[in-house]
Amino acid sequence: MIEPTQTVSDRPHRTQTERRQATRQALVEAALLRIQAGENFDTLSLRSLSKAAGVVPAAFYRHFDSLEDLGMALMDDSFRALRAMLRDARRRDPKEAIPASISSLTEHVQANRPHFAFIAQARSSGSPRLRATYHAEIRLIVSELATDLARFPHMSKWSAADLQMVSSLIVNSMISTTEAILETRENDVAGRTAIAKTAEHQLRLVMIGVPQWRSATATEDPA
Amino acid sequence: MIEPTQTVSDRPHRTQTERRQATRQALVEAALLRIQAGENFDTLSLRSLSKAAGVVPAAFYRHFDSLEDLGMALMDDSFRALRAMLRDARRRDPKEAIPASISSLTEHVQANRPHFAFIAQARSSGSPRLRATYHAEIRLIVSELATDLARFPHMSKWSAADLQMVSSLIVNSMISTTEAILETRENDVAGRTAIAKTAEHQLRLVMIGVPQWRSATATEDPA
DNA sequence: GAAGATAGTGAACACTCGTACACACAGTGA
DNA sequence: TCACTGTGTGTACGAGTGTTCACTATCTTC
Repeated sequence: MIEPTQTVSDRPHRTQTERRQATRQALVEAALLRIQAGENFDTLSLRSLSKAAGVVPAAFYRHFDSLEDLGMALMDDSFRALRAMLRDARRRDPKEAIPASISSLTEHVQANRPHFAFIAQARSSGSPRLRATYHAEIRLIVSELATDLARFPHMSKWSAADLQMVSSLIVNSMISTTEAILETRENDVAGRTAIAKTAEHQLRLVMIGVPQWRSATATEDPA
Repeated sequence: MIEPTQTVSDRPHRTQTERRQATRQALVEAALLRIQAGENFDTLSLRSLSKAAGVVPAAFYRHFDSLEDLGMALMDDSFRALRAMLRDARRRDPKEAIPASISSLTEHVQANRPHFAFIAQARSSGSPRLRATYHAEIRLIVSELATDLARFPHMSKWSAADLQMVSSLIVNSMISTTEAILETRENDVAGRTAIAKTAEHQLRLVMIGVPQWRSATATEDPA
């Protein structure tokens, strides 16, 4: 069932640009709402989104060339939210980097469920463009984390490849944690704290191995 | 464009059950082909699959109640392939468990690309039934790995929660590795060996931390 | 206040979609 | 051989799809 969202056009805005931004936002939010409800972005239709936004199908083209174009706009918004989370995580106490990062993650995911759900879907979207953007962004995040890690005492001398290796392990773990959080029901706080606890332990376990990494495997690559 | 696959009905089979199985298989394989080509299962249509299988749309219902029903059948096939991989990995030399598991993974994924791609899609499918099945199967695999790990010397005394924690970390890493392999082009052997190498290092790193796990964190939980 | 730009309208187009039903026709078992 | 069963056919229906185009109404600029 499509909920009869209140229209945008019937409450007139003063300026034209305000009006424009309002319907554009209504289209974007209609998409996010459906995604949060469990629908896949690939199955959304231009018509149904327009109807939910209180606008006629043809009006869609005043704002986006196609559904994929709207998807790209959604990607921008969603990765902006993700980057805000990363900035927040970095700002916190580096002595408690692990629990700080985890709680930053859970808070931001919880506060931006539909955006993170959209990102999760983009990973294996039917649109090559969305998929490519997703992977490019993730790769960037992995690299940024790698340079962060290089500042840690035990890893300052690590090779770029090893840094990337640890970094991607951590990012993958965080992505899985994110998806686990998204699967919890809105009111299941206990479930989310359990997930956070597990994620914290996983990060700890990984970091325990770090100090002995190359010494333990030095035999394999004499370079 | 939909490729004009050769029909099934025009080359008559002797027995009726043979004929039945042939078209059923043609429907399933049409779906796998589209998935391998990068399409999302959620966007497949009953009509296009029927056409690709060389059969009229109504005939679809002789084999499946709905597209979701076909999806469930695909899940069976795909997780059968996944379990075969796990059995294969377990059969190999436990002294070299890590490289053995990784090469088993890469081989099986490469040999069953569409099935693994379908599983990857199921993770955030629009169909709640497919999603639920996916997560149930993965949870099962995590638990099985946990009991396997309990047989390792350092982990025999571990709590169930800790075993699950390590196990899910490993499984998540393997899932990410799988998806990375699926993104490589068919002829990019070098790319896949690089991915395998990284995955191997990640598993090693995790296992390095294992012997010191609880001793390193014993302060937090005095139970 | 007139002239111009533009967000949103409404109708029409040429599809594709899932589903239904009577029907044909080939293997099956007596 | 004959009636039975069941796979696949052909056609039709209603609904939903993306896209187009001339239009209206409103805000903007002079």
